[in-house]
Amino acid sequence: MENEKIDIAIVDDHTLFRSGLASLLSEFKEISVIFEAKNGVDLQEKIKNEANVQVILMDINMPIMDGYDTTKWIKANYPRVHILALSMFEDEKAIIGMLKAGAGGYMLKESKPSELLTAVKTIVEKGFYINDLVSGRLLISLKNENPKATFSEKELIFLQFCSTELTYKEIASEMNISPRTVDNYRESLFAKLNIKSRTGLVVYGIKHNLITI
Amino acid sequence: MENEKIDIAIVDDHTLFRSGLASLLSEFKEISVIFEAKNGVDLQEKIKNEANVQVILMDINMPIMDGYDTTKWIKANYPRVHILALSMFEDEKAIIGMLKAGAGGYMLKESKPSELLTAVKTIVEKGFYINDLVSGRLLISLKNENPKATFSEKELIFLQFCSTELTYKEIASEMNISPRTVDNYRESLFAKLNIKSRTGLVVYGIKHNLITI
DNA sequence: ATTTAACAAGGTATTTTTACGGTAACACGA
DNA sequence: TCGTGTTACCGTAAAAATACCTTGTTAAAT
Repeated sequence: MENEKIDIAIVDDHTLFRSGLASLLSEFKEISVIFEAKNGVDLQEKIKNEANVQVILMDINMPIMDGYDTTKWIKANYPRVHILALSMFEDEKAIIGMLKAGAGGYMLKESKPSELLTAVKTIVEKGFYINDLVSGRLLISLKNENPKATFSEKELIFLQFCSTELTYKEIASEMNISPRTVDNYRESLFAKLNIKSRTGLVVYGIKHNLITI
Repeated sequence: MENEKIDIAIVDDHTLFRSGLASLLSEFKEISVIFEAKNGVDLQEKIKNEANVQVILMDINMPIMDGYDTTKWIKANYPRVHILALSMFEDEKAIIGMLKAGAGGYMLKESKPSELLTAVKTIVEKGFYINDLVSGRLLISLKNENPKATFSEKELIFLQFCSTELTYKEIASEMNISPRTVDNYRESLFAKLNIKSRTGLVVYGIKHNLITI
């Protein structure tokens, strides 16, 4: 009954990786790579004609439309398509984020090809593929559930400004609010994160990908 | 005369990328992938038995031993082997760094397979492959050649402390010098980098890998 | 209907950071 | 020997950052 090949698609902005992976996977008799896309928007176009795709291997960091948004869109429009996230990093935020967005599994790009094959087959059979990476992080994330580390839109904008050389007064004028309000954002972040200086805020922001430098 | 295949090796820590690329390249009749390595140390081992390798496709960011050090080592021990850097990012520092280390070319992972083939063939023929990416950055780098951006040992240590929540007074006591001396380091860095705040210093340090967070 | 959270703002005081002035010892190469 | 760079230190004053107090509006949640 399991005679037919699994139809998969690859979404990744790096052509060499995408084509390489396609070439690699085509060596497995169980798998057929039916199309590739270089980002979410590209995928939205191509999936129209290939709606029978079963599994999409999805990169997370892509220009134009990233893995999170693309996964959400796929799950909203083609709910029966399985998504397997493929990432370079063992990043807790990324893992949780992709699973929340609707991915059925998360794998590192440093995995062995045979493990990828296993993952693809498992995700088709069961709808998900939970490896040690995912299960471990899920537990950690549940344990460390920190309700305090949630930031408002304004706080995140302010945090971004913190990494510049603007003084708080200048940030206030950039944000079109009073310096005192900026002070509130700062104090609120300090309290939430148990941080005591702008420097600490910046380092925290960079570490947790809240600030892009 | 050019009948023989070009023997190449791939060094990258991501197995899926490495194997995928090998699979892809093996489709080209002009190329033969003779071995793969997952980092510099791994390469040092494997090249012993494969000294006839002509081109090494080298990733930059790898654990254990990165692309820069590996390239330098190769050039010191196997000077006739050509190195083609393969990177995810169009990063000026990375481009210049790899070329300085001895690489003959620099390509993005989002390049097309055919361009990679051209690069490999060119690098074997001429010893280098200069695409728009590299040529443009080389000029920029020459223009921006900034002799002031050189730091003393103490300044670098101080810079590292800047990314903590310690005040300058506390940093001084950590470094066993007077607060006024710490002030000199700060002022000297500000002047050299045209920066006006501790925040700017920290962001600069992180951006240029002078600070590890 | 009341609480809660985000947003906005004012006042006051202290600490830290930053700017700018100067001096001196020491090593190193020209 | 002369300069140059590095390290090291002192003082003063202004600007910025931080701490702690307060009030109010709005919208969502309960």
